[in-house]
Amino acid sequence: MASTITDVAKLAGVSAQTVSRTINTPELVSKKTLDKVQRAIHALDYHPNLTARLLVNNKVRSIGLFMPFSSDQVKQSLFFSTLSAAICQFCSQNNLIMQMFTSMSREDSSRLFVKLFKERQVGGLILTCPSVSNEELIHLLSEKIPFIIVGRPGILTAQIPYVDVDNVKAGSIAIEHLIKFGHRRIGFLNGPSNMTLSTDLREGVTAISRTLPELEMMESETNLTLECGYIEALKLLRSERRPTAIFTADDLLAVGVKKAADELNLRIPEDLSIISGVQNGWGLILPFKLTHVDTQFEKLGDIAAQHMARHILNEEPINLSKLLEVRLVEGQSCGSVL
Amino acid sequence: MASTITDVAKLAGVSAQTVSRTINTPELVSKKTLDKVQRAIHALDYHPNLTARLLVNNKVRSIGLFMPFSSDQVKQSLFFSTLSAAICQFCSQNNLIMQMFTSMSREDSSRLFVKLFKERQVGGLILTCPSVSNEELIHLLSEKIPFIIVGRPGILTAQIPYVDVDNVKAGSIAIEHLIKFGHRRIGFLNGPSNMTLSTDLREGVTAISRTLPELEMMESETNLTLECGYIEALKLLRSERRPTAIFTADDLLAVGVKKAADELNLRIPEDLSIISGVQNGWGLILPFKLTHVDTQFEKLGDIAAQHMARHILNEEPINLSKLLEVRLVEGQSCGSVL
DNA sequence: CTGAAAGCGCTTACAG
DNA sequence: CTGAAAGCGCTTACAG
Repeated sequence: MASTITDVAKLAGVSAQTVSRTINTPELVSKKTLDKVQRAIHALDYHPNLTARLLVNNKVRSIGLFMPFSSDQVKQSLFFSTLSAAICQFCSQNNLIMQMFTSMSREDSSRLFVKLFKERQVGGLILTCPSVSNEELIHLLSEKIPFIIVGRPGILTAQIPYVDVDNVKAGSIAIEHLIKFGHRRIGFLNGPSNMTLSTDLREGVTAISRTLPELEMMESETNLTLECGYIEALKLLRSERRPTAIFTADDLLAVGVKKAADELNLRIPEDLSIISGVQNGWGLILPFKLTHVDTQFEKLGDIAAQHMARHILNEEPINLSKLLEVRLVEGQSCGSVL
Repeated sequence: MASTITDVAKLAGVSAQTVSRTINTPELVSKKTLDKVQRAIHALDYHPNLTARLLVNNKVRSIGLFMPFSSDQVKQSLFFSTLSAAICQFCSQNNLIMQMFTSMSREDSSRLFVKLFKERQVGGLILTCPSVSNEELIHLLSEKIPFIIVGRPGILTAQIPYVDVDNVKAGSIAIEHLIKFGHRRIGFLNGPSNMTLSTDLREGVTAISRTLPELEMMESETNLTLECGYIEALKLLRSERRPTAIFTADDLLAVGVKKAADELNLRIPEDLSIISGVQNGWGLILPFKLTHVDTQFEKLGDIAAQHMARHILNEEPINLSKLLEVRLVEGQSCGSVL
């Protein structure tokens, strides 16, 4: 059996609360007693029971991260591992506990979240969009569960705490960049229609294309997998009105485009320019530097964790900047139209 | 304030332990009381405080996973995200809590592990090799901390619980496959020398090469990154005695080899055969199916989690099969020597 | 600076 | 089938 505070107290010849003070507020204990108690702690290899401390303090020190492992996209994406790594590092640095959850089925996971919070297993949750449905979000709001979403939710963006990359801006600057190179027929491999990522990118693209009537955008929906990017790119590149440039929602899709271009013997950037939205990590694999929008998405985890941490520790919340700035990073995958 | 068991008891007009029974052993409660209590639970939106339950039951339901996020290799590798996904899924399915940790500095993390266990924050730990040093392992053993390592540790393999892929076998069957195709000069991009992965692969390779004196193996050490694979492959392929095939420790290295081959205008498999050890996920990106050794490494997380779960739940441990079987998966990246 | 008392929210025997 | 009592390991006021 592990030794308890009482064991230490007996051995040191003091009361339990003196032992407690030695650990929590040593400045209130005399040097002599401190020494005695510490000796006893050492001798018994005493470690205070965290569960008991949490109970009496009525505190929770855990942040829950919900991961949608059921979808294939997650397995291929480095986005989620980057996110969890950032949250884990933040928690380890700030003496918080990071718990990871996933759902077995496609059922209502908001019930799980409510349970986790109300049973005091977690003090708050970090969720990802769009793995939580709008109904679930409303449920969480009505139950007053503390949470933050990584990725813009589909509804109530004013009332729901979230952080996201500025995808609208990302869409705009990507297309602007291509236009500058003279491209007027541009393919657009977007994400799935149920993601706000896709809506936002399209909004950014449209904002620019509206100003340039001769611009021809050819948008395809993908599920953000390599395979799908490859197939949709092939379709675009084989069409009669072959685009001279393709804008992809992320770099995994860009790799798919490259694969299709190779197959059709199209050189990059001479025959085809490629520009990517989020750089998730796969782009590194390409034999050229991929021109892309730096979204600093690796900061999302840190911001989300910090937000939840303030909540859990009862510190006053700081202004949550909902959108991260983006900027263009020029690589070698874009060129002028010949 | 959240309602407690006493609140429910009062409202239902019963004692607290009847409420407790309603939740934990409803078969011992009369239908009538059951109904009354459940109504009160519902009315008060009562959720039993997990911390209090754990304290009185003297139980821990958490498995800790230690991730070496400090190293670059982790960020590029899909191995760790696959591992954490598997463990997370197992825990969610078995009503266990998965906690993720990382270390800030390169200091002694075994102290952290001892603390986590003795303060009863976790019931056991899943570690990865080689992120835990031999000294730390010995420390953990001497402190009797329950743990399991994913990956073969460098020492005391008989006494330390671990699961790993059968890398010796993987090395052997990869080389055998190349020999069958007539290759006699083979490059070998191994992992870093401090990993048992590398030792094991080499052992498997050597076991075969010993039987065939004319075989010329050219081994290079890499840090398992794309960049390093590319550079080492370039060296090999530019050398006077250019190998006709390259065996890489994992598929990220294989992608590096492909990049180098492209640069030198070497066709695969006509001019160069490639075979990869572990298929981590990056291989998917190649324009051909990569011949590789299927190590089923995605099972490692599940096995490790199951092992720790049995320990935590005080079930008798089942025989831990330390090595997973491997088998060759033929792709399109290997061919006969011309 | 230190200790006796009370309590955090729950469950486990023990009676009845 | 149900309740009174005791206790899990700790900390927080309250005295002294």
